[in-house]
Amino acid sequence: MTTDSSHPEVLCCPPLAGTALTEQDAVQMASVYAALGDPVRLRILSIIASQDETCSCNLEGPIGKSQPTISHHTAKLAAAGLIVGERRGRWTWWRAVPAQMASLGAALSDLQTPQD
Amino acid sequence: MTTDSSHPEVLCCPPLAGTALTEQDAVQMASVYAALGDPVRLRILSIIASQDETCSCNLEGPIGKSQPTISHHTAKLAAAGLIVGERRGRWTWWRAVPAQMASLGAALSDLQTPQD
DNA sequence: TACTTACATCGACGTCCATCAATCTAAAGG
DNA sequence: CCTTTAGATTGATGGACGTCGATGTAAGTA
Repeated sequence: MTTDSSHPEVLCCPPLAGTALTEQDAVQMASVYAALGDPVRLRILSIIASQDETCSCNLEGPIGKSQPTISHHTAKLAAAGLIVGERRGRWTWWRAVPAQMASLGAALSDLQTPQD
Repeated sequence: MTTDSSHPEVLCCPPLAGTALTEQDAVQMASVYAALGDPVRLRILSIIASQDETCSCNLEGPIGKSQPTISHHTAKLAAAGLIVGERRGRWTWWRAVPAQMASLGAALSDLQTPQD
């Protein structure tokens, strides 16, 4: 706050729109986006989403990572709600969750909507 | 399908659909999603996207982080193509890039489309 | 029972990242 | 000129993350 010689503060610092993201909401959303922020997980998700069901043994080959690494990434994708796993016999079958992906896209659309 | 003990390999390991994400594409996409994988950046983006223009001095207050941290995050968002900055006098004005956000939503929609 | 298989978990290592204090750069005012 | 201000850059630090070998666990098989 200097003197209002030419009101620079008015240009620089208007009151913010109060409906910005809550810190809690931001943490929640960021955790899901962070799950997509890894190339290996994106490729895993693309494989799973392109089929009805995929078992982990289908992933190690194309991805080219060790079994613990694949297990680590599928667990992260599942924690983010992007895939769900079902243990059937010796194999774990993964399915994509389209609703969660659609939710992410909708969130981005909401972000870009001005709220004058 | 727990009774197919005769040919488990057929159930477990069908040939993968060849159109999974390229590693290069995955790296590219992941870098953008990683930019959204931080709560501070999400809140910054929500503030910027909710206004026509926002200068950095509008961010430090609501976000509650130091000036170098804000600068660090805006640079990351800009590198991801989510915002663009224009230096005008002493202030840097940031604008959101709706096309990039829409592109991210579209990519997620493409992922969830089966390709039987 | 013992063996194999698919997957999860643990432990460790190396790297990346978020954060801030200090500093630098450039622009506006006097 | 000098001072102030907005913002970028640097360097350091603490924590989170990806990766893999080794091990554990549970289900199928002989």
